[in-house]
Amino acid sequence: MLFICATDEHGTPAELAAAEAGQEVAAYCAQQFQIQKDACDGFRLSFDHFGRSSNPPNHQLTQAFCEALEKNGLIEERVSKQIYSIDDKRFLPDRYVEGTCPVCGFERARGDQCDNCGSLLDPIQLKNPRSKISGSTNVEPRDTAHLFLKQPLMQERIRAWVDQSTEWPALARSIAYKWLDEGLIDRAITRDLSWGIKVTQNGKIRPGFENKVFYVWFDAPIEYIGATVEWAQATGGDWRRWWRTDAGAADVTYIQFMGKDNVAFHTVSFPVTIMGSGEPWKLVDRLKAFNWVTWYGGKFSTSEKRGVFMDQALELLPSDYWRWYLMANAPESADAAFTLEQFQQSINADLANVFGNFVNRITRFAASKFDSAVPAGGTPGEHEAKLVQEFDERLVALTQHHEQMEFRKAAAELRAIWVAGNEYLQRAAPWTALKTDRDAAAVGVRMGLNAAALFAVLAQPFIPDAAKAVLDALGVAEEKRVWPAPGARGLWELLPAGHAISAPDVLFKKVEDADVEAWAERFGAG
RNA sequence: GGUGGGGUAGCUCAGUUGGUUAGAGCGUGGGAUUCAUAACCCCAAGGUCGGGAGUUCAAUUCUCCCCCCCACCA
Repeated sequence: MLFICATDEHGTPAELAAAEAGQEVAAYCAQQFQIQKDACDGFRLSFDHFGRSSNPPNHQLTQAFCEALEKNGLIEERVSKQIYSIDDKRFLPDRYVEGTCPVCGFERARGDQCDNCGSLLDPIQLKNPRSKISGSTNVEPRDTAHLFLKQPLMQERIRAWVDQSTEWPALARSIAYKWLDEGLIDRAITRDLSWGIKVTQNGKIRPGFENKVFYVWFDAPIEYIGATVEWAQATGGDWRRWWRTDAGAADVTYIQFMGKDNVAFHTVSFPVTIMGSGEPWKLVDRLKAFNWVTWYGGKFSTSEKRGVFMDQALELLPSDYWRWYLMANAPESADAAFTLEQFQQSINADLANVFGNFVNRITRFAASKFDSAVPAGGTPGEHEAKLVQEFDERLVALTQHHEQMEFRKAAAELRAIWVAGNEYLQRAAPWTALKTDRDAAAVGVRMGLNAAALFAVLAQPFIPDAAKAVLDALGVAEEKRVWPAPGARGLWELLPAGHAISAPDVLFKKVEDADVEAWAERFGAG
C-alpha cells in the first residue's frame, strides 16, 4: 500500500490569501504547507508522502500532460478579451475584478458573478470595472490567448468508463452522470497569473504565454502523481509501478478520498486529462466521497469564528479523540452536524467508559492479584466460548466494513466488540471466583488480558496512540500487532501464560462539562 | 430554478429486494455489582418511519404530488 497526499497551492485563492497576509505567495504557501503537514502528523495520518503541487515533479508532469493532450488534438489556443489593469500591469482574472452589475446595477459585482442578483457574468460585461488589487479604474479590455481543453471530444469515453465504475458510491456516480448529461464543455486550462505552473510547448515556454500559468484545477490532481514521484525521489521507490499500467500498475487498486464538492473533478475533469493523454496511466478504481461535517448544523467559518479547526483541535485534546468521533460519525450518507455536547458524550462513553475502562479494570486486577503476569491454570468454559464466538462473528463484520470503507459501521462494530469484553468480565467475574477457585479466576484474567490485546489490535486504525499504549503495556511484539483472521489458531494466546504485563495509565481522560462550556464560548457553538 | 442526498424513538443514525411484536448507541427510569475512570452489566419506558393521494390482500419500504433541510450546478 502507498498512501499519498499533498497540498494544492496554486490559483487565485492562494494569491489573494497571501496578499491579505502581506506575504509573497511562495513564502505564504511554504508556511501553509508546514502548518498542514504538522496538523496531519499530529492527527497520525500515516501518509507515505505528503507533497506539494508547487514542487518540480508536478510542473514537469503537468506540462507533459498538456503537450500530450495537444498532440492528440484536445487542446486549442483561443484569443478572448479580458480586463487588463494598466496600473497593476496585469490581466485581472474573474475574481480580481469588481464593478457594477449590468443586470441589476449592484455596484460590487464580482467578475464571475453578481452576489446581489446571482447573474453569471463575464468580467468584460461589468460597468465601471476596477481592480480588486489596487482599486484602480485604469483598466481596459485587451486580447489575451488561452488554452482550452476540448472535453466534449472525450465525453463518450468518459461515460463508458463511468458506466463500468460500479464500485463508486451513488453520490459519486450521480454527480458524474449529471455533468455528462449536461454535456462537457471546452474548458480554459490557463490563467493570467504569475504563481503556478508555466505553460510550455516542446519543452520551452509557449510563445505568448510568458505571463500565464495553468489553471489550478488542471494541475492539482496531477500532483497525486507528482507526490508519488516526490516519494520515489525521497525513498528510492519506483513510482511507475504504482501509476503506469505498462510498468506493473495494472494490479494496483487506486482509491481516492474526498469531499463531495470535489467529485466532479475526480470523476470527469481529471479522467479527461488522463485518458486524453493517450498514455497508460492508472485511473481511479474506488472512490470514497464524504458529505460535509457541519458546526451545529451550519457552516464552519474562520471569519465568524465558528468551529474548531484542525490545528486548534490538537491543542484541546489528543488526536485519538477526534479520530474516533469523526470516523464513528463520518458524513457518509448525509451531512453530519458536529456538536461539542455529542462529542463529549461519545468520547466519554465509547472511549473512556467502554474501552478505556475495560483495559483499566482487567490490567489493574491482574497487577494486584496475579503479580502482573498472565496466570496459568484452569479450563475455559462456556463464558469463554461465548466470547470467542461473538468475537469471531463481529470480527468478520468489522473486517468487511473496513474493506467496504463503511466507517460508521466499522466503529459501531468495534465498539460492540469492546462491549462484549465487558459483558464477558461481568459473567466470568474473576474477582468473585478468586475467593473460592483461583484457577477459575485465572481463566478469566487470562482471557480478559488477551481480549484487551486483541481489542487494541483492532482499534489501531481508529485510535493508534491509545492502541499503542495498551499494546506496549501488555508487551505485545510489533510483529504480532497485525489484523487477525477470525478463528485463527493462537488468536487468544497473544499473551501466553507467564507473560509479564503492566497496567497502562488511564487511557482517556473524560471530557468535562467545564471544557465543553469553555469551548462553546471560544468556538461559537449553537 | 435544475440535479442529487436526506427527513425513522428526546438526540445521532441503521434498516425494510413490500409481509407476524421497526433496530442500535447516547440520554431517561429501575435493578444488580464492586475488579475498574461514580465506570461496567441487566431490564424497561419511548416512534401513527415528513404530509397527502394511489397501486396492492398488505407500504415505513413501490408510484405521483406537496413541505422542510443539505450540497452541487445554473
